[in-house]
Amino acid sequence: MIAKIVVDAKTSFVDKIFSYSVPEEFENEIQTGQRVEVPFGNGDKRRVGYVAAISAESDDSLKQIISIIDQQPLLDRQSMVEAYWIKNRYFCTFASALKLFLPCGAATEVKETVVFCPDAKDGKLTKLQRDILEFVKEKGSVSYDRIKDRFGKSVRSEIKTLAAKKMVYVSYSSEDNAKTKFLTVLSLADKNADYENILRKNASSQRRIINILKQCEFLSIPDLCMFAGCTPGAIKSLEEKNIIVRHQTEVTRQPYKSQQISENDAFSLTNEQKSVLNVIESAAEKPFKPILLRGVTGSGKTEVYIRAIEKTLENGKSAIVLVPEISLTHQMVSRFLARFGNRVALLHSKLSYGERFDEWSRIKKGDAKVVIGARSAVFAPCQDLGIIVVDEEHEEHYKSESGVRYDACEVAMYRAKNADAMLLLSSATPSVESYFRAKNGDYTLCEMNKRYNGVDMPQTEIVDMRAELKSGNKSPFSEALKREIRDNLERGEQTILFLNRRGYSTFVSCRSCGYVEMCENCNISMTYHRFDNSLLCHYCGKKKKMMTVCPQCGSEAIRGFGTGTQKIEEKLKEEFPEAGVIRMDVDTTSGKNSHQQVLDKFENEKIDILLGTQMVSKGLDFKNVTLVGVLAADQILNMGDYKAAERTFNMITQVCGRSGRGDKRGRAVIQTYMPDNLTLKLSSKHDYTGFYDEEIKLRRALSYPPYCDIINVTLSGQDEKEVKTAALQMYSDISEALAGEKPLSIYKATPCHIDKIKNKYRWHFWLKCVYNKEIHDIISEIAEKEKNITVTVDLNPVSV
DNA sequence: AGCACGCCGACT
DNA sequence: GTCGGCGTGCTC
Repeated sequence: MIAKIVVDAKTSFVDKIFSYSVPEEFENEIQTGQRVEVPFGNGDKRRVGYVAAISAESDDSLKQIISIIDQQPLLDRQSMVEAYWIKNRYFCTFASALKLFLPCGAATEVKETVVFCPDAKDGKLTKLQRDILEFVKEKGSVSYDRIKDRFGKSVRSEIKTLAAKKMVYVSYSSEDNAKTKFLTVLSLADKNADYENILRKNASSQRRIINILKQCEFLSIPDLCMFAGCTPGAIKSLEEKNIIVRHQTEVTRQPYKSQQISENDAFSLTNEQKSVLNVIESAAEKPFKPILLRGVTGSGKTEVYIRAIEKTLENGKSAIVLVPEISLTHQMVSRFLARFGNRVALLHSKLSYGERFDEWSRIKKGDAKVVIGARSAVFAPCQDLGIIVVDEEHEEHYKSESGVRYDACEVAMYRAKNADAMLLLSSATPSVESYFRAKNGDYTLCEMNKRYNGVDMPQTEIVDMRAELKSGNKSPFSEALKREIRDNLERGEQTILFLNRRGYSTFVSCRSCGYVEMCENCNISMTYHRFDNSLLCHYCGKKKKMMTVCPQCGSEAIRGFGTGTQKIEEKLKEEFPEAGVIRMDVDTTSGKNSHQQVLDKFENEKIDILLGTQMVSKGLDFKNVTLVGVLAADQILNMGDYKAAERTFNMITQVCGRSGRGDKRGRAVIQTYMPDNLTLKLSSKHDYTGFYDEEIKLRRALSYPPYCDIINVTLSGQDEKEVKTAALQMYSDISEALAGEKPLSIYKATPCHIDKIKNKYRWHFWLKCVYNKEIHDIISEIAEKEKNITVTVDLNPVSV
């Protein structure tokens, strides 16, 4: 018996299917989709492989499978087919595509441990072998990787010799990650105690830790280090002083269980909702065709999903609901839980391995039939898939920007088609690509233009900040916005202010010579952190003290530039000392539920103003919010890639959609330095189709998606010259190989915008073409030739 | 990528 | 005569 095996080796050089002979004792057990242990390469290193096919022939010259890891296959036939499609679309290896379908924590490599044998006889050994033996003896047992690190090179043959002489033996394990049910978190021993006098004057890290814990209550060690900008050492010394204590919290399986809301089942549907549901129902009978639902914010899309899924469940099928980011979608998740209870499985990044594995098994077994999750939930092991819903379809979060660079919408499409399930793409502002396809008849288009409560979209005003500056208003708030905020304060209505940045200020520059402090490793501007007057690189974590004079010209006029939420919060308090302000950004919402806590506080305590970054723009539904302010619309507008206009339009629409969700009509104020910008004007009128018509013209004229695909090729490596040469070479090789393609534009290789990350130099080039398998093969073949250099290819990246 | 093999100079 | 440095080529 022969098994065809996909071997999990990290490189594309070995991304082939290999044949292994199946030992007799496994012949009854072996199935496709199982993980197995196989010897691979010259050194017979043990690796995890995936059984792709089995045949009856035999061939004694083949190596044999060592063991079978799973009794029950983790991968089914469909997943394997889908993984193969992913491999061919997103420039990754078959094994890494397969791994997307495995439960988190499933072992994908074989751990090798070298164990010392005490009663071995002496034998003739080289010096290196004696050193290794001594090292192993000292530890008792050591992992192979540890020995390799210690001796700095491959020691496989040495270990083999030692093993042959019975001085050590090697044990292998492919156990899955332990299902950790516990997470270590830290908290203050006494929240109200005054620590000022206990701590030394110079213990600034410790002070920061205490301040953060006073706000957040519980944090894990890595989180705490990140927020306090300190090392675990500072935490340890606080622990020794018994100021902070460790807890083992059991991580709950259903993180949102306690927050069920009562849901009235007899919700009456609007006519629009009914007609959309009719379309969905009739689509189930017809051949596969995705449905694009464009529904203005507040038109009741969630209810449509719920009804459609109820139908799906009635037919014995399962459903996947993709949301951009689960922590931002709490209100929707609650409604699903209220309606479907424990038939819901939630997959999100804050679950531990164990929890995620539990959820994965519930789905696989069919106990959970409704899966809600972010991007990676598209790989959920649903049996008998009936529908995939992609909420906020235009969201860039659906595109993975690391690892396998897949687009969850595209995967959802392929999966749904494969399973003959329905695909419902939904958004208030569909991506230009999707709307184009809907207009072309590739998708069925449904629209919901009325808000559920019958209240109009907010009245929107664009304010020219240049004029404000001219008339002497230097504050970040225009007179118009101040007036509206004041009105709201008087009426006891709430306000959301939106700012597209976080932190105190983004970068440090010299007002006199323009010098900007950059990270030496990563070549991006360093971020100023106020609490310890330091500079931090957000890419590599490098930290240094804030300087007092400009290193270039010696001027003292060097300081933080840009306006972050913290700074705005201060100004806001100056301007409206009587108003309650709550801030929500990455810095204040780290814990599992802290995000929700901020929002609960805002809602329940009727805090006057919520100030925040992107995360305030999505999914929030507060009846008492009647004013939304966009402080600086330009920041997104000026991002400088072909999606900037679309992004701006979406963002403004979304933020404005937070206003007036109760029975009162909302208002929105958009501040900008470019008041004549067409995108801003159209977004203030909530004119999606107007925007689409303009945008699609540009896309066509400039050959951008949906008319073309964009492929970005990035090369990185230690040696700057080598990377440069390789990039230019690859650029010309690919230009030559694709010369016949039409349409084709290819742009010469340049250093990346961030040209150095973690001391690796980066170059890139990109091309526009209509992507197909042939182009994939040409590019990956050329990319495979590179040595010493990492090549990543990204199809339709989020930012160019 | 890892690893082994093989060729060459250095050292006991 | 062996040890170990790095270039080359293969992985069922």
